[in-house]
Amino acid sequence: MRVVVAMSGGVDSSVAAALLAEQGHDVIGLSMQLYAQGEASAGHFGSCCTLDDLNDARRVAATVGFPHYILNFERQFQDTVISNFVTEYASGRTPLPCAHCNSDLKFSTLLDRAQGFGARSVATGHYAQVERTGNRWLLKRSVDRGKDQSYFLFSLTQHQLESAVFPVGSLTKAEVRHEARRLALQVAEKPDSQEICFVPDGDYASFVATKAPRVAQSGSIVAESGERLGTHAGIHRFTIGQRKGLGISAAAPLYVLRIDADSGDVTVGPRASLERTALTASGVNWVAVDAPASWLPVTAQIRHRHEPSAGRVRALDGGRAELVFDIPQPAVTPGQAVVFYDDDVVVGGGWID
RNA sequence: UGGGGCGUGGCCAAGUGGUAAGGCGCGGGUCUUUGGAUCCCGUAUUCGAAGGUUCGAAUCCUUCCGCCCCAA
Repeated sequence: MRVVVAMSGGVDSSVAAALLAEQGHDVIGLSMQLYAQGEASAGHFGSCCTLDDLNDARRVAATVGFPHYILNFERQFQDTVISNFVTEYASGRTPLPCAHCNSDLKFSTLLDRAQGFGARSVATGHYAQVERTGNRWLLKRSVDRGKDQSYFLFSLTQHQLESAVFPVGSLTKAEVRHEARRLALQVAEKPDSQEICFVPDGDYASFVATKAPRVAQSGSIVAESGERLGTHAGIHRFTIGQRKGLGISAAAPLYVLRIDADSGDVTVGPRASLERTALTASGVNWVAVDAPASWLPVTAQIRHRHEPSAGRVRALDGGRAELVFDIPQPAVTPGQAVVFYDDDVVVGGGWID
């Protein structure tokens, strides 16, 4: 089988590619160049897809012995991921770029390109598993629970799941490192990536301010009572549940409860005020089931690394869904994904309103 | 220029003779393929200023500076 492997230059996708090649597949490594690689800025970008990363991917391909190509995806990345990232912050919401990148680039645009290479599948280094059951493709958590990335893949369609291959999903991170050493990959000891790949220095606030100067307007920090407590330098600097960076000293720590893009007000209050029992989501993708008209018991995860909590969900009109938790959860954040699980299986998910 | 109260790190605030609690904020780290959260560490040689008493003072005395309240 000819398969395209999306290579970031990290250990996971490198091992994914190498394992597939070792299994006898006709591997083609593809790396997406996502933004201009200026000489001066190269070293300042995050740990994904920098010039060094592209070179790492190329070296791995050379070592294992399969072709590797770099595709220029600047335009698509700008139009989908970055555009959404900026728009969300400008709206007082908190974007989840990795999820958009998966559905809007890796398993859509990249999949289309893959077909041009004669491949019907796209493999990545994601920690997740795809399984065929009956007439459905299921998305499941990875064997290594601590590294699981199914949360970021909830929006993959049946067609995309059919084409997706996750070679490291059945391995633990330790095993992946081990495989990397066994296969003598240059990236075996490369640190795990983290933070937003396209934001220099992790300073996403400056990034947003540059792309959308309007959001960088100052506004008020107010208490639940309406009392004005201070000033902030732009709503894009905040997310629900945020504690640091408020610059306000009070008897007890304060957390961001609400962000109003129209007034520019950021409402803060005690931790207890962060709890919510219900939420609605839009752009819902049902993976393991048809849209449930009546309440379906699930566990729901409202952010990466959030311990899924029990509740029930039902579909609403217009691709929306309503979820009710058994126990109130802190910091339900618009713009983040809510993913419904049945044990290890992704039932579906959507974008929190 | 009569009476009363108060001045401790960016904010709040313990401590009234024995050698500066704590909270918030802030900084750093941990965790993490988003943003957050959590957790850990750090953050006043000094208590409005200057003298004095004492073995020893933020704590007692004196003077000065500043702020608040009531009288007006």
